[in-house]
Amino acid sequence: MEPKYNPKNFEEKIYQEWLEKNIFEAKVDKKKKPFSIILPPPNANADLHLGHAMYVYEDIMIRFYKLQGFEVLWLPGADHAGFETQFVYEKHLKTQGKSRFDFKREELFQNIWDFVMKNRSKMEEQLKKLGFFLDWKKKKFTMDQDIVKIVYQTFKKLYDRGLVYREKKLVNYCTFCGTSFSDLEVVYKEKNSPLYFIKYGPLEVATTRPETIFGDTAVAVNPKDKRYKKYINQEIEVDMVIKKVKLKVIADEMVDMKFGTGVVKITPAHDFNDFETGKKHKLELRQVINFDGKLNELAGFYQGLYVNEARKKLVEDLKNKGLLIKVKEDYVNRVGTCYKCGRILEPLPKEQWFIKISPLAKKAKELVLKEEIKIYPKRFKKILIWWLDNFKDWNISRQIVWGIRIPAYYCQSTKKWFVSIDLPSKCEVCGENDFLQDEDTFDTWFSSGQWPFATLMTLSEDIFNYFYPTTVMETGYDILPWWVARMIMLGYFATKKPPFKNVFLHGLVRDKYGQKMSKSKGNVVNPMTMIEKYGADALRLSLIFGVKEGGDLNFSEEKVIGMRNFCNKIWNMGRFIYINQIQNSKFKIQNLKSKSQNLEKLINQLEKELKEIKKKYLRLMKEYRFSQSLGLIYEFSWHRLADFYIEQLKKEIINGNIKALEKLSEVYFEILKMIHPFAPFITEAIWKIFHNQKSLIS
RNA sequence: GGACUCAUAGCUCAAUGGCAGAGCGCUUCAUUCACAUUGAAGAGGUUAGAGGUUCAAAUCCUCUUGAGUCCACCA
Repeated sequence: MEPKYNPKNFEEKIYQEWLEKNIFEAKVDKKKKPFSIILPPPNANADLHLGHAMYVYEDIMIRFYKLQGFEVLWLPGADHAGFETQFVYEKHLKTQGKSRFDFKREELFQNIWDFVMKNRSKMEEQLKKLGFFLDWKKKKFTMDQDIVKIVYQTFKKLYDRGLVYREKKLVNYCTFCGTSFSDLEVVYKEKNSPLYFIKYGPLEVATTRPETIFGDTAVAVNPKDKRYKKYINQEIEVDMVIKKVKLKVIADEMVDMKFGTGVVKITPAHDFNDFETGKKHKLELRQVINFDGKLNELAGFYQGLYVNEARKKLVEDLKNKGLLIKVKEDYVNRVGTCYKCGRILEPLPKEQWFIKISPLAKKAKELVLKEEIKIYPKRFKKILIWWLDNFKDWNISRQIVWGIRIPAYYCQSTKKWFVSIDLPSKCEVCGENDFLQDEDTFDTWFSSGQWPFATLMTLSEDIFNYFYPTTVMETGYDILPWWVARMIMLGYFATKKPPFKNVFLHGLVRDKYGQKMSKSKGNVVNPMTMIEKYGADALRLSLIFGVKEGGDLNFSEEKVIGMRNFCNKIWNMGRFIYINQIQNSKFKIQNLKSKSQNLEKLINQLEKELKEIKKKYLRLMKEYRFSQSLGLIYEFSWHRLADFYIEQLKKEIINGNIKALEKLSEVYFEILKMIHPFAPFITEAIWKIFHNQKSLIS
């Protein structure tokens, strides 16, 4: 044994051996209890970041339960990450002076497929570098044919049960990215939006979006507002610059008398509130902004202008015509923006597929309330329940190429939609076969929301029955509504069982000063660099040590160094034993009869302490308090075993006291087993040196 | 506007009602020693503030102050 532990001499070799010996492969073994985790599938479009390294919690659980004698399965996979990936790929295209419009659908899809396959294997290599106990033979991809088939089946089943509907509604649409989103994906930002007070026939309205005036189909006041009572149900004539238009004044409680002038122009096609009001009062939906972000023919000579240009020009024209009364320049409101490109989203009317959430959410809520799914740390339970109560119907249509194409077919003669797993042979109504498949693809979360059962179902019935519901779902708390909640809803719908029994949520990795890591700040730490410098074990330990479960963690290289030092301490305790074993056998000094009372006492004390530590360790591990558990072993192995006991026993051992050495080794090996889930490489490396190259974990 | 989290050593953070701790940094000493990626000793705290519950509070409750996160249709 060298004086210092050098991870580079061991890590890769050990992982290769684990692979060769097939220790990761999970089998159905009825004699054992199953313990299963499905790895949150990383996006197959980029390198791993420190957030992914947090899945070390899963490795800790898997290895711990493996050592406890469970049959463990940790199933790896990759997510095609529809819009995310297409966005990354388009950026890549841009560097080559190209865009998505330069390719046909099939061509673009194939190019992204190749791009993803390259990145996916890189990402998988990085998971291996972290030492993860993943059953690679079972790895899945969200676009594997068998997975897609299950996704289709779920969609069909939802449709057949009336939980999927197609409707023209307002959706949040990014005119730059060319797709709609679900409500969850909208990022609201405070923006300065000048509030324009405009002469509106005999009335006056206040609006931040004057350019939508061409889509106005009514004007609303509060029924209790005395100022405007006489106008209610009357028609007024409004000068819209391009022409004069007659509009009805409606009364609606939604109007806040105190805001602006107390008069609201109603644009059902371009505002979510107005859409609802329009539905209530049966108003016409008059779309004046197209999906390319430009105004259309209904805007007269403003046609062809982008929204911002049109607003500027219209305000100018209103001013010239004396229709602009005043402008509140410093007005601030919240505007929905695209979470990827940051541009302002347009609410636009579009026919899309929606999932009716409330029946699904109701069941999911029951499972959580009845603790059939337990949430750790428990404060997230409340948050999850809040979400389950507040979900809106889920728009799952995306106007992008990279994704699972929606299995819905449009009959050109009857103009009816059919949902079918395969291309229907003929239309049920007209008997013809003249179909067009929906161009849209599913929201990525629709497929990843089915991940726990879909992956296991494709393996075999035995495996599914044995490992499902999975034991734990471990992921970052930031995707609780996006992923965890939807997995519960879809998982229960499809299998009538919860997809997992426990949810364990970890926090976000920030930089040393608590700042969010981002490329623009230049504070991003690459986990692979840390592994290269200090070893995977040191990195893993630094993500767990001294961190509160579910709390955000400030990552610092200093901490990794501290953990590297801890690894070295473990190594050198082993080295001490190793050197003395050789010395003893060489000189055959067998001082078995040491009757030193002091020694007996010391050994008894050590045994007692170890027993207590083991008990605490087991309790903490089972309660998902991994950080506490690690802290316990750290404290014991360094400051008790190394600093105290080894120092006390040192003289005896060097003088050849076999009993003292044996006792020390015994305790040391127990410690190695306890640390193994946290630091698998070094513990395995040492174990093999002492146990004739046998593995600790297999 | 609603919800949640947080405030503890110089810095970053643990401590799940029972002697206030760790990592890094700082001071002094130690190197034929398993390890200087080390060891020993030490400095450093009114646990944000006020009140309450308790034999016992950093921890539970109430309020105040400050920081952060998520959510919400005010045109």
